[in-house]
Amino acid sequence: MPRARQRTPELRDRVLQAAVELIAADGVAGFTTRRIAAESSTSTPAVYELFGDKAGLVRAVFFEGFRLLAARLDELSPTEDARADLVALLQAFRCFYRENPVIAQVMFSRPFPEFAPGPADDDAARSVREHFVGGVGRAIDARALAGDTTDIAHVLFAIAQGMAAVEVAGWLGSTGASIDRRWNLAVDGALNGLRP
Amino acid sequence: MPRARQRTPELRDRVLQAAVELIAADGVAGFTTRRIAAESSTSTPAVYELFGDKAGLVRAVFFEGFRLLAARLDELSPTEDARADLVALLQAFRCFYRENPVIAQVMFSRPFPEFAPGPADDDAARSVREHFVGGVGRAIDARALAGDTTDIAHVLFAIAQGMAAVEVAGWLGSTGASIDRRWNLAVDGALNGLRP
DNA sequence: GTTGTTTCGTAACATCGATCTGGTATAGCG
DNA sequence: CGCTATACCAGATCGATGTTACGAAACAAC
Repeated sequence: MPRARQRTPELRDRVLQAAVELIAADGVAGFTTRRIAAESSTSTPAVYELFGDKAGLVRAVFFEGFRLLAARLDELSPTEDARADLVALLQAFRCFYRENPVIAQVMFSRPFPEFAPGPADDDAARSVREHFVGGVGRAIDARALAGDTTDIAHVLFAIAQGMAAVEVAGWLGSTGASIDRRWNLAVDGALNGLRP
Repeated sequence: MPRARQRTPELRDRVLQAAVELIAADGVAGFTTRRIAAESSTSTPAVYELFGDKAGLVRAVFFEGFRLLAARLDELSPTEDARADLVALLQAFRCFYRENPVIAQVMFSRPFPEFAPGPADDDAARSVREHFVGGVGRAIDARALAGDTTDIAHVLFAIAQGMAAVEVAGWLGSTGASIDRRWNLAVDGALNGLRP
């Protein structure tokens, strides 16, 4: 009886893709529901029906960011050198942060006052967390690290996030060489300090 | 000839204090020029004349935050134990972040799309940077650390910022004991890993 | 008291998030 | 084939916010 639906999950995907591209290109400032609706060739009410409110749209970008990061980390495969695997994991994290600075900001900072991830959104980071816990666990098994797996994973993640945030903010140094040197220093220092 | 000025530096201070208190109490969401003007018993044009635009107001909070943090770090006085002094520095940084989470967010994240600190604002953090460089320099002199002073200072600051941000976000653990344990692990691990 | 200059606050404008409503397209039925 | 009923969508709309223009007000000089 009625006409065919347009506000389908397919439209949701298209809007989400447009939102991701728009925020990656124009930053947080130009991220308005109107522009996203126009970019998706739909209307604002459609965006609101699909995502609830703007916070829901930001939350969707937040989840999509973790999906992208997890896909990136999934490309890594463990080798015999558990410590080198951890270094590669942190490098991949850094690369993601540099290539998607605005999305990383949505994931780890809170650039929109209307959306702050709560405990209900913790599952978004599960895959990323598992990568860290898995890598640390293998390093402990290989006697490259010593201590509680979860504790060390939390610390390494926090260090990576802090280094990446400071780098993207432009506070880690002015030349690429100094920035790389400080990244290596942080990674080597942390891994050495957590050795048995 | 004209009537007495009201939009003086004193009013600027009062507005800034109201802005700091308002953002600390109500968070980023309720931070509007109208509310701040009302809270300061003045008008919105006064706020705009004193601060230019909302970004200028946020920038003023940004600078005030670094002033508060520097005052906090100034209370620390070096002892003979350079390594313990560094631990105390990181502890003080963490305390400031926990006691002023929203202001710290303004300083280190970018919760307002309209204001992102640029190279011209780097001086705001100068005093804080000097505390880190000074503490690291003394630790190197005392043979508690080895390496380039500036590099290590940058790394320790990034680690502290990352740990504090993750803690305030609620991602460092659910119990106070686990959070403290991971902070100690990060600090001890980093300092041990950067030893001679 | 009048004039002139400077200052101040009200009120308006543009934009954004969010919603209401009139118009529309489609399927079923006479 | 035409009509109707119904679910749906896009433009108009509302409150709020950042920002600014403009008229009112205050004070000194004459």
